Amino acid sequence: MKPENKNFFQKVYEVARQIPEGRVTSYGAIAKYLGVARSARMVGWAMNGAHSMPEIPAHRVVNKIGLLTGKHHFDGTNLMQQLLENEGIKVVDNQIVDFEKHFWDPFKELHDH
DNA sequence: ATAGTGACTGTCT
DNA sequence: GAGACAGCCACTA
Repeated sequence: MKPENKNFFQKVYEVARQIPEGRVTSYGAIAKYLGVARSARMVGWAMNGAHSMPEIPAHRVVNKIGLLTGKHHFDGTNLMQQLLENEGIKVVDNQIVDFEKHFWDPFKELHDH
């Protein structure tokens, strides 16, 4: 494991941790923010490791169209949806309703500089 | 070392 | 507008 990969993980966690309650973002958005726009899959892979970290709301990270593609990685089949609904996000058929409305853009929010 | 797989996305048909 | 294809890169067998 290269040190850079570890740094990559750290960055992903750092961004994911800052997602406000009731907001969601996409793997691609995080990937782009980290400068690896074409490696959105790596973000999802990093999320897999985030399972050990309670501070990381992995359920707030979905694919670009607001589809809960990673719900199978949670304990329960509908745990991810439950968590989102608990934060006021409506989910129908594994898809977030009004996704754009709840979307949290790292560039817009963190864009500091 | 090769090949298959996947928490994705953009482009082409 | 939906489906197919291709990059992407780390992991596993």
